[in-house]
Amino acid sequence: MPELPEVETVARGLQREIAGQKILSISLGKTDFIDNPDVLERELPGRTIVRVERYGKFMLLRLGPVNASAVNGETALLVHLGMTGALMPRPVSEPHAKHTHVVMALSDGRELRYVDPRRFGRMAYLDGEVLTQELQRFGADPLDVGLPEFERRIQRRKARVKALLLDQRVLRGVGNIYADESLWKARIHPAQLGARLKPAQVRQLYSALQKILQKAILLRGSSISDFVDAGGVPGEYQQHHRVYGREGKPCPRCKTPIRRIVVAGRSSYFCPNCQASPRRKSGRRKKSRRGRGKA
DNA sequence: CTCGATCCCTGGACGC
DNA sequence: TGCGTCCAGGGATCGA
Repeated sequence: MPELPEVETVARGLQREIAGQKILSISLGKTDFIDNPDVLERELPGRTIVRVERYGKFMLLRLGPVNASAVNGETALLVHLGMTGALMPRPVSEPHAKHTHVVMALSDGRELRYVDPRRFGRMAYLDGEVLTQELQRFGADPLDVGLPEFERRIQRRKARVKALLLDQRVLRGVGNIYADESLWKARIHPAQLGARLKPAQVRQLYSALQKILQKAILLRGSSISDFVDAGGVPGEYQQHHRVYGREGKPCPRCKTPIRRIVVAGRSSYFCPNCQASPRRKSGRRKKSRRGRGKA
């Protein structure tokens, strides 16, 4: 499940591997994850991939102009890997993997292939004002954002802090794994409301999030199911997960069994001891659960 | 503004 | 071995 560190890893690999390559041709399989497949077929052949960047969980393949005298603005191919997407250059001689939906022939003789079994990804060719507007939909990059802005985006919000971390309009790039790991490190319960966080907690969350993301990038991301980078190499950060996917296992800090609950519609792993449960409104405490067993 | 529900989609886990 | 069933999960969308 590619989040910021995994996408960063893939983007760096692609920058190294395919920057400067020209797209000679494109062929599409299933296209229901592509904004405008006909535009891709029309616009991409002949264009050069100038560089590859990460933007939140997107990769931006920045494209050169149609021709030397063209004055069209910035143009880019946006690629979101969704849950199971992979974008990597392969030799033509290698058979296409199952669920290969986009194949671009490159000028160095290889093919840039997009493979995505579940097709939760997204691909779009965007330019000019449309590109600008699309990018503006997203919040701050968690690695670049300063503490004051981070505080402003979290502190007086009524939503649960987990939902805020996952909301790409608040911060771009954080997903379920790194949200849970950061909340554990900062000792904050995922269901706590942003507005109820103490200033010190917001600072701890800010620091925890950046440290965890940076370390995860160094380790080339987390390989949970089958994530591999642009060269086919898995990441190693999954070996450093403290809570994610560890229901029932002891908290690395206090040995209390890790619990899993659903917050903001997502699995959330946390330590019920280290990450204090948000205080409920008075009048309805847990004692009213009498008789209602565990199933 | 925030929430939950629903859908998208396939492979993997599980039960028999 | 081969079914059927359940479920994960980022994001869009809709209704409350």
